[in-house]
Amino acid sequence: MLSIGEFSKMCGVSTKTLRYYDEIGLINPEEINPGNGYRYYAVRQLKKMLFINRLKSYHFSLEEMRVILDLEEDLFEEKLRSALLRKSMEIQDKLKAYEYILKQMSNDITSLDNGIPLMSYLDNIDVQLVETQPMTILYIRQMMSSHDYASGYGSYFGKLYEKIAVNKLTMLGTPMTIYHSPEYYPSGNDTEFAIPIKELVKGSRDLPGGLCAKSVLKGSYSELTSVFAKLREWVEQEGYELVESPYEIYLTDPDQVTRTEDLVTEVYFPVKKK
Amino acid sequence: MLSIGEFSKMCGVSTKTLRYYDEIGLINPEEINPGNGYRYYAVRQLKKMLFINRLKSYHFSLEEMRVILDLEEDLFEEKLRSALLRKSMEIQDKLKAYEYILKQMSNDITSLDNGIPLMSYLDNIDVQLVETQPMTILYIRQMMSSHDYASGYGSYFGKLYEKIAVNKLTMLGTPMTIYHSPEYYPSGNDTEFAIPIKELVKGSRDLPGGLCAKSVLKGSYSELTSVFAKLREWVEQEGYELVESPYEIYLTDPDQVTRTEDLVTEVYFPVKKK
DNA sequence: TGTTGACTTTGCCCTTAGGGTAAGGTGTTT
DNA sequence: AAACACCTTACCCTAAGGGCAAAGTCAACA
Repeated sequence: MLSIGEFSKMCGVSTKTLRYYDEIGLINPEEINPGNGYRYYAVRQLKKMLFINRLKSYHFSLEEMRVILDLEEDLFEEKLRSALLRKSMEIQDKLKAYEYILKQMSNDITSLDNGIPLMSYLDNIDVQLVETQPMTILYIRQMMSSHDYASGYGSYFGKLYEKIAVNKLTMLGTPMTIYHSPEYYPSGNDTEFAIPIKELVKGSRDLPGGLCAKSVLKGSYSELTSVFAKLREWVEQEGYELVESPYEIYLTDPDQVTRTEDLVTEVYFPVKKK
Repeated sequence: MLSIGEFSKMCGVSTKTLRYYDEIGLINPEEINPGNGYRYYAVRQLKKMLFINRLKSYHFSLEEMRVILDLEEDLFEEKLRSALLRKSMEIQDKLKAYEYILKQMSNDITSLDNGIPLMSYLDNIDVQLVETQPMTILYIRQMMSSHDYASGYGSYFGKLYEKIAVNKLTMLGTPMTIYHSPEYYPSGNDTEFAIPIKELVKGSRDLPGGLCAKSVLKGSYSELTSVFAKLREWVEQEGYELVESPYEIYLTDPDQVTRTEDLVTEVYFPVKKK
């Protein structure tokens, strides 16, 4: 039997961590002296601890590890394999996100080198007042939590396209998103995915036209919040007020466009004079 | 003037977050009604808030942002540039780390597919009892926190090589590391970097020889902790005890080896029979 | 047997960047 | 004046432990 200090030295994990793992039930000492509470580990347990270290190096959370370690013998290999696959896909996503922000940062740095202040693009967003025509839209309305927007968009528009194809409907425009949440809630926002169509069918509704403040964004979606902010600022400063939910229209399909600079998105704020 | 809710809508940041940013002094409302404590933001502040959002998307911590935002006007561009560069290097490091663990995981998955249990390599680490010869080593002894091992190794061995070159000393072996900390402390471990030399000069000392338990690791350094664990297990089970600090000898230079499988490292535990 | 020093125990507070909820005060609208 | 939307502070929560303190325990040495 090994004291906690000896076991700690063996596996390169601090005693504090071992006590914590005991507390959350990730790995418990084989024996605890009932008199003084001293923890004693078996040499056998080394393998499990090293396995935990390996999973930790793969960025598994302690909770995920506990699930894996609690598995039945016969399912173990299979479940472990799928857990590894899932985690490696998570890592790949993070890797892509890192690559993306590296690109953005390098853009910013070259901008700075050319003497262009970082946020100067804000001053180049211009706002026009336009009159929009009413249209009929096929829609899906859903609470969306901000972190799964990317995956959500694809599947919801997919469903709409499917409906159009199955029911032989006539598309009259590109996909759009309508934001119904008045404020920004991290837990979820009331979001409507829509495609303009000709027919008025079940699952479609009228989108009224009218006066709108409009901006066009050319480039990455990451600047959309800035465009929204600019529009709200403009509405405020020009003495208008918002009368309907704002919406954006994706003139380009992100899957068809290779360079983010080629993306074109229109943002509309239905307004009236105060 | 905008109420906190209006400002929140404008910039897409929750009111909770705005209050928190006020509390830590990242961005304060332009005016606070002294009667009721209501926060009021100026439209002007939108730009700053969007700048904060951008830096947040680059994974700057709030503390780092505060430093950047507190900069003097004339240093701003320059410091911002260097902050962006530094952060992008951090991200690149993380990206490399992710690539590395993806490779490791894919190895593990193919192992599993071939019916090899994940931790089975542990059973293939074998331990021999050997007698080592005393030697003279040129050393640097330092407290190392575990996270900067990678960068530390290079610079410390670099200093040793420099000393050898400047003083025209004779190398008698490859670099080695001696671990003096009896336990594993996350805050720092007493580590000695050394290279065997012929001459006994200032900055060198004798390393006594004697009985050692020895293992050879072929492959990635990430399995070193497992080798250490195995050796401690062996020492325990065979009835020996550690009489000096364990050390490892890098037979290969990681900068010269392209495939991690080609790395060869010896680990020694000076022992005596209990 | 006594003492010292090394080891172990529990308990409490700290970290990031806010989220959730509650209780109570305020502003605007009907 | 009442209803309802909005604002305030305050308290507790997150993941994975680190740091520190007080107190109990063990093994070695005199």
